[in-house]
Amino acid sequence: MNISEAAKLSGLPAKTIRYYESIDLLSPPRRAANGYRRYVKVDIDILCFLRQARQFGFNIDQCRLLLGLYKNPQRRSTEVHQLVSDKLEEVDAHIRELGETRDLLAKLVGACANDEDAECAIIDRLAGQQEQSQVVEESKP
Amino acid sequence: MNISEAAKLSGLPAKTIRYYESIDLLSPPRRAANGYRRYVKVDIDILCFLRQARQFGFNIDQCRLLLGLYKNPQRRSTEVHQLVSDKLEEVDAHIRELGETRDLLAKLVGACANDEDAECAIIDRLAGQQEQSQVVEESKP
DNA sequence: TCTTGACCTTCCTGTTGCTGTAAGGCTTAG
DNA sequence: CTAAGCCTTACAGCAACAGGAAGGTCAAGA
Repeated sequence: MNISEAAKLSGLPAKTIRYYESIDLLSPPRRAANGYRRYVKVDIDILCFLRQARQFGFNIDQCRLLLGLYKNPQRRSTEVHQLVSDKLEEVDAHIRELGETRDLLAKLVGACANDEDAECAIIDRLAGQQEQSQVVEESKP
Repeated sequence: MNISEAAKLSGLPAKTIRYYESIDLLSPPRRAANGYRRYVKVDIDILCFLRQARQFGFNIDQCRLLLGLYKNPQRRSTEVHQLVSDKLEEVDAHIRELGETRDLLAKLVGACANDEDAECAIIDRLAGQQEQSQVVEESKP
């Protein structure tokens, strides 16, 4: 099948498939006489695997590792487990961080009068808080 | 003061300050006779404002808007409120999405035997689930 | 047979928000 | 005089693609 069908079946855009090939995430497929890429079922499996891994938040290098394990019948499931639990922690950390940001934003929203007046607690809050302001005077050169 | 002091006081890297100037987020400061950028206290306030806004997750274009409001004494606090509550929703959506990903990852981690065996539920899960697999046979060209 | 439209190819650019590096000029202390 | 520590510009690169140009190919219909 041609790339557009591989794209349809895998759920990845054709552009992305070519991109993955260009960065050696995918091995180059055979080409038909006219130069078109030809994919077979096992290629589709790999493409699906990558789509899923990406959806789970793995970056390209992590996908490389996962794909290596996927293809390796000598793998140990503990290696896979390690990669995935690392990612889980990573995502958890990200969520906590975003949670803090959200709480701060909520405070800002709550503090703002939300009216026609120019006075605004949000602006004040963003404007304040210099790092450790010892104001430095400047002599003209 | 020179850029490195502005950087220290604002908490932004000098590189970033130059970058903000290059994309017209900051208006170009005066230059000393030797060509060096010279910053004064009001510039530092703006730099701090930007650092804070970025930390809150506003992107550059949103910072542009916020900075416009910051500088505009005719602003209405409701405009600021709108921007910030939009961002709050955005962050909330992002958190929800990550939460789903985390739950799925946790399921994977839980399902994996985590041992020396090659059999691995994670790999199986990532490999499965083709989009809507009607397997298409291919005739040789 | 010709043409039209849907494919396919490669190559280049742009995105976001910076960071790194190179090549060079200024300033100040020893 | 030199070495360091500033400063300047300009260009490259990161992630993970997406968009588009310019051109080749293929199948169907008039």
